[in-house]
Amino acid sequence: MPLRLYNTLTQAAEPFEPLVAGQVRMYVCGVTVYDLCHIGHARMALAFEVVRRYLAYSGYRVTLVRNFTDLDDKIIKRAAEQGRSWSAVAEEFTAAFRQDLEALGLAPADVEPKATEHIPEMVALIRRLVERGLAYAVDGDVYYAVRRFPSYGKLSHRSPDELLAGARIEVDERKRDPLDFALWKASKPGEPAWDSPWGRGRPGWHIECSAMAGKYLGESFDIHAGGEDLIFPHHENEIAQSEGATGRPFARYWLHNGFVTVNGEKMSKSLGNFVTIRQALQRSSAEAVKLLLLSTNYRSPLDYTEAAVAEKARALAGVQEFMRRVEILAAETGSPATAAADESGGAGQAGSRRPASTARAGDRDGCGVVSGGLTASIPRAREPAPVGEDAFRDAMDDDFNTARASGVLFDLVREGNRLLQEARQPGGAARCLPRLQETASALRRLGQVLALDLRSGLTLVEKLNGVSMTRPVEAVQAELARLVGDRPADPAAFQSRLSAVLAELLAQREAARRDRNWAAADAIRQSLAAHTIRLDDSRTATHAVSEFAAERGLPPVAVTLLKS
RNA sequence: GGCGCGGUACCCAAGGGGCUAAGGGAGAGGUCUGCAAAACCUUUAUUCGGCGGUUCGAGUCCGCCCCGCGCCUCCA
Repeated sequence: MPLRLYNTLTQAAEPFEPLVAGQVRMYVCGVTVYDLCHIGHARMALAFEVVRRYLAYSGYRVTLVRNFTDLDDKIIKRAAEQGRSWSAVAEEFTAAFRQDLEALGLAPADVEPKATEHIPEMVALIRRLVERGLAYAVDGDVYYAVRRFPSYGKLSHRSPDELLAGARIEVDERKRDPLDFALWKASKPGEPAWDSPWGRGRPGWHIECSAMAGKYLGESFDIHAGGEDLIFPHHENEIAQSEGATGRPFARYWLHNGFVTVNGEKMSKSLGNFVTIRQALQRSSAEAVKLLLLSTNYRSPLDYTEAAVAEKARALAGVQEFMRRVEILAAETGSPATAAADESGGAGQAGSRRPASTARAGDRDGCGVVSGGLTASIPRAREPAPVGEDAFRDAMDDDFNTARASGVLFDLVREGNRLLQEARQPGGAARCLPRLQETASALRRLGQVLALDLRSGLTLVEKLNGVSMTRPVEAVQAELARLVGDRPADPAAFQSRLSAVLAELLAQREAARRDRNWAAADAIRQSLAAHTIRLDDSRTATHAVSEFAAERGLPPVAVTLLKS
């Protein structure tokens, strides 16, 4: 089944056909950098990152451009309030957005152009619109003559007359039509200003995306995306500008994500329900936040609550537990740790790959178009599809149905857990391990397509066959408390010391259990549980698995004691 | 007023004319276990906001109604 995606332009799901075979060019409207970004921005970034990743998985070479609006009334206003320069404000929140994306484990776009670095391109585009009779200058301002562009309204599916009917537009005598919008604005004193044929001024909001999309992706490209609030006027105006200037179709598919509400209400500062990405990540893991954002169709509204994220965290814990068990089983049976080695890395590493900038804009192909760099690190679809993967593709081919796709992942986990039970039978481990590792590998791979890091979180599985006990259990417990008391300066040293301590405790407990001294054994279990280290007895071994909360900054540790 | 979206179990949510209505969370019972945890099995919607209609057949299409929401103004 071919990929179908819902196109706002046609209001229908359409088969996806790129303009150039094998290559996808997409532009996402990014953020205006006047404040910290909230989970609505995170949803936007994630939704289209998943689009990018699924297209790459499907074999396309994808180029993603996502701009920063670093020139805007809100930035100027914020700067004035804080007594800072507007550029300082823009730089601060540009950096903050990049940090937030990295914390979420989302990769930078291939090109992340800034409005302020493309003023000449915007001026050239406005000049072209004036020459073609689609724009007119008045007192140092330039306006787009909406009525001169016949298909104005085709994206938002409203005619200019309809738009006018219910509109609350302030009357500006200098505009020929109330719907005309500014391409260039004469700057007031103290505002940023650039020279132009119409005097010193600054660009209107919409022109930057037309200019930058055209520069990096060409006059016509495949996908243009953004939040649903951008449909009108921003994207409508982009179409008028770009198609008016070039006479050629602008973007082919228009994708728009739905809003995030908080406790059922749209986020707003006045309501005090504005949740920044930082706040969300303080309370929950990035993977749980992302799983919640992916649990409904990207076009539908999504309610963000602490309880909902917590539910996703519990769901995710089951997946991670399965991954751990496969790794532990591999360690028990002495199999090579293929599970950890079969991929270069999870989604979580993508974010730290490298910063994007317009200066280092990647390769250019023959037609002056920047081509994608991330694409190479995303796993490709395999033919024929491994078990379970065809269902994943069916879901994703259906307008990126991430809710159904994540259901496929949970189905894989359940099947894997059944196999794990079978593996407990005598001789079962060796028989089941290859299939288990395949399942774990599929989960990691498909998780990456959804920008989810489904690795087990285990960095160390220690395997013991016997440990000498040289000190009393109280001394070992005291060292354990010391170790986990603080955020460690050296995580690797912490892990090796902690695993040694755990090994001692496991050995002491195993000795107690052999003596049927259940009280002593349970006391050790409880002392570990107090530090969120869980013990897990199986027929052949005992496992200690750390479950440190993310905010404590302790690296995960797992120790396996084999019964001899 | 105009344009558009949604109402599916206790909660979230997929499914958009015909195989037993995905999946997650929560609850209940069971298996396994010295204890425990996890996991697995069973179970929780003869029914998809209400009423009509089309059809051999309707959560699924049409009409009306009720409820909730978004956009039309800066907003992801």
